[in-house]
Amino acid sequence: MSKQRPTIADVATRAGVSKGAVSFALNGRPGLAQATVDKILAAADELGWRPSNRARSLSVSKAFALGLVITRDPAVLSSDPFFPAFIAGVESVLATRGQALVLQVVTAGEDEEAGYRRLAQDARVDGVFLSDLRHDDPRIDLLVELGLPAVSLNRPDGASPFPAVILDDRPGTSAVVEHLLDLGHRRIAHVAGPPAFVHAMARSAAFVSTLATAGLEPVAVETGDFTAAGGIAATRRLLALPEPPTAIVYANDRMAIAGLGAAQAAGLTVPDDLSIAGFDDSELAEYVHPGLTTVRADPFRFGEAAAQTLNRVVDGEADVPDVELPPAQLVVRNSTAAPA
Amino acid sequence: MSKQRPTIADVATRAGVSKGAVSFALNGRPGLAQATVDKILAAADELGWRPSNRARSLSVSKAFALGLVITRDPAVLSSDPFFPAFIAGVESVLATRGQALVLQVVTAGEDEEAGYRRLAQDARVDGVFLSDLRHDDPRIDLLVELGLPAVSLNRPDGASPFPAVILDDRPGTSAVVEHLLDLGHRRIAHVAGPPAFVHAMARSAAFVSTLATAGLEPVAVETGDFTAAGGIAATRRLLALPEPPTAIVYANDRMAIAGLGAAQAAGLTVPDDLSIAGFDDSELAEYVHPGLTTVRADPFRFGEAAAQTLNRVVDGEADVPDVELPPAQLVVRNSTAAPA
DNA sequence: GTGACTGTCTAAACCGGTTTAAACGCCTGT
DNA sequence: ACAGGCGTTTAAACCGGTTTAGACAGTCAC
Repeated sequence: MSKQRPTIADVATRAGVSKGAVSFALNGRPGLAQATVDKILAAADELGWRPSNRARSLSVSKAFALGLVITRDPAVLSSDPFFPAFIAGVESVLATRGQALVLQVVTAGEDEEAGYRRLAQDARVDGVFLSDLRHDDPRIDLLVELGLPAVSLNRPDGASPFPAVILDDRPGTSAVVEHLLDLGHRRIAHVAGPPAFVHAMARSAAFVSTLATAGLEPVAVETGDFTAAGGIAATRRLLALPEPPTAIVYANDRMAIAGLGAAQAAGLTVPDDLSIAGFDDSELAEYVHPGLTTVRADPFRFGEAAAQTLNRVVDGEADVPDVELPPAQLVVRNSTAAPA
Repeated sequence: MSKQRPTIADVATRAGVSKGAVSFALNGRPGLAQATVDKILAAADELGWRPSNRARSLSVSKAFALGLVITRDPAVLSSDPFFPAFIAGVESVLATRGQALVLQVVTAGEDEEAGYRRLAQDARVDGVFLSDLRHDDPRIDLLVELGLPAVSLNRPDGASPFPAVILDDRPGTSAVVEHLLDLGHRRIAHVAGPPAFVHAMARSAAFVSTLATAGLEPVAVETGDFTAAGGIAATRRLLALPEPPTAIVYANDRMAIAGLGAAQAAGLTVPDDLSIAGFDDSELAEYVHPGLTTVRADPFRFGEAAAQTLNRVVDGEADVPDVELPPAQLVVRNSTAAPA
């Protein structure tokens, strides 16, 4: 059968040249007469030849793929609005370069190092995205040891040999707090993410400092875990305070929506009795009742920028600069109002 | 530097045998003396040798990877609880076999065929998961043409050369309807997913037939698109009916939660004025107020089963049988109650 | 006419495995 | 002594590209 896909040798014989010439022509390397190049490209076209990724991988020692290791509990990951859009952004870049995205989901609690080690040892990818950055993140040293190029999503707090793509959460968080202050709130609490995460800390630090600028202190800063269950628990603790807050700022929408449910279950009316704000502008934020005031980032562009930056590193470019994206922005809906 | 990873030749010289012998030993092929095998394995161990995926890929013409093409709008994908857990299940199988998962997100509206074509032409994967099956799904013929093995998630309605992994949605849907009937509802409506999808049709067919068994007809069957926005719109249409339903069954949680918001925004109390039920048991279902009555499937196990089944096909096994998973189950919470 | 140079192209090695055909050593039977 | 057969091992081809060293022809200067 003629079902076999053509190889470079087929193209070479058809064009009446050597394998090497075909390779040169296809990679646009100098040293071939223009007429020869045309002849080769025509032959390749007629045969419908596409170079084999596998053979290329072997000879040039590249995988033509990038890797994303997601270290989360599947249940938590389930409703995280960030990754799907981020991945879509990444793919929009990879598609143009014929690269693939290799996903590795490591269940939280398992050995996350193993995820990166596998990717590196199996030489599956040319570089990885470093997401959910933590303080003194051990993965940075690990990647250096493994010799795996990377790009970090947001800036690590320690030294890092990798460029960072930065989407500053702080202006958005500050805007939420200022919005609440403008409405007249003075008793404002925060439900933060796990402090081990750089972005969780950035958000809660921005929360505290914005309040401080107004001469206020938080009623309380509860630590959540970014899950709905954690959001509920933190909310209940806040509502049980002797002097409960009149507004709660959550570090993500999931906790905020769960908190909204908890407040309503406790008999409160939002926003009359309690104002609530989230972070992410997930799809449901707009459609729950009342609509959730939140902060919108652009994970798709984040993914695009991260992929572009990682590719520059993978391509061997030295000193790839950090990329700063437009900061997240406040979206006001009906879950916030003046306190009673 | 000794940083270079060892090759099969290094192992061979160290063990004092030929490359071929090492290959035989590692793949457990007969024809080698046990003593030699031990010697080779010891040498490989000392050198920390792991065979190169790339070289293996080239010589055996396999990718050692499976592919998942997701054809959705990123915004929609964002809050879909199915895929993350499904993927985690898939990975739990792949990890044990040293396989990788290649993800391809095709933005809805783009050419989804191209996604599969790329995966096949680049020979990135040995097989793919066929998700979000549609009626007379054109991808089945496409995959046959591309010669790409596959496993279908749920059973296609036409003929298919691929095994299917089946998680029957119908018992869960029927259970929801029966639950509402037991509560005394007689005016029940449905917000379905796009009828082009096999699973959307299965759910709405189960809805209608369960009602019919009780001698009832649906108040209305509105078509949503599985998004929150679609859920809102469909809900508003239902509530605007001259005789609105006392209960609404949604084809997924996202639409249900949005519908809950719409009902509340319209001044209704759930479940007193209107009962609402979803499908998926997404994380938030438990934590919105009131907690959402819904149907729980197990996407993680779905992923496991799909990966195992696909691997049997990829391994060349003939007539791989379909796998039937335990059906989805009703989860009763507070969004359903007897009608006023 | 010779040597140097330039532009074009090819042969062959190489990436790191797998696989096939053949060779080797050894025992057995006659 | 020799053929046959078996168990074990190896050399070499192969997968399909890339890359390097060198061959070859043509031009130019001297």
